[in-house]
Amino acid sequence: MDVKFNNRDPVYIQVIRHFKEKIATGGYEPGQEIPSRRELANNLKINPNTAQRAYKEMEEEGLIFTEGNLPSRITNDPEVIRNVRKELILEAVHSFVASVQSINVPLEEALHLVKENYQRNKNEQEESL
Amino acid sequence: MDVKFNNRDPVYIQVIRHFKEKIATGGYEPGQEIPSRRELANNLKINPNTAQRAYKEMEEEGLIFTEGNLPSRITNDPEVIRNVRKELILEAVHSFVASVQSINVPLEEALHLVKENYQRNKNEQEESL
DNA sequence: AAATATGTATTAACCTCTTAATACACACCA
DNA sequence: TGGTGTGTATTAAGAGGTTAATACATATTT
Repeated sequence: MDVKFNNRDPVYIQVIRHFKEKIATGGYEPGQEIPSRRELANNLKINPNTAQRAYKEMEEEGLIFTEGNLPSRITNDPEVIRNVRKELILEAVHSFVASVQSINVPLEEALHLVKENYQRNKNEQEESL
Repeated sequence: MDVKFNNRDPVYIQVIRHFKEKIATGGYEPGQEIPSRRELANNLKINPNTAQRAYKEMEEEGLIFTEGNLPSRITNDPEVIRNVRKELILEAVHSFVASVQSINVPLEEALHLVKENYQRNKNEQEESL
């Protein structure tokens, strides 16, 4: 459990993002137990209320569920899990396309830059293992 | 002069972004006069100080310059103008690649989605003319 | 000289997010 | 039975950033 926080976005938003990424990549199984609010707050050195805020939103989105006073769990609904990945990808694509089109970058140039950058990052990741 | 504001980012940041896009696409010539702080504020229905904040940052970045108490002008330095486009593109590419890699989207899928989305947007833009 | 428009500066109000301090109900376990 | 660990809720305070209101100096124009 380790999250790199930036100073731009609210902490609870970044926590949600972290869980979504983990769910989308299969880092969490359906129904799997996640850390309690207090435990998460301890791990990430954040306030328990901030953890609660993140969990509450995730519950409202159907990403996690809570039974009684037990630690929350990842949803069992495979449809929801598939959608998490879809939404993250679509959001990234839309944002990127909107950006490059707003400055009239031709499609070919955009594709080329993505390809180049993707592979460079990939290499750097592999080298640091 | 028309800017679509979102509620996420500070207004002055979105104003700067608007000018950068306009500079990057050649919508402003080097040395061209831009609206005064108060005029911009009127056009965009924002506070004059917010306009001032945006202009001040752009001046610190070398994008615009001000002589006496005349309306500011776009920089005459072609190098700065080229860099605006470069930075906007790189920022978009980095952000996009980081996002798709964080959820293990294969390069080919990412490229395909960008291509698809780019062309759909393009068509919609052309239809609405 | 007066009016208007410019950039600039200072101060205050406002808003969101974060943190904090408690409190409550419930369940489990030693 | 008492202690501990859950989730949940309420209230308040703090901090940072954004926006707003106002004032000032200067230049241009009428």
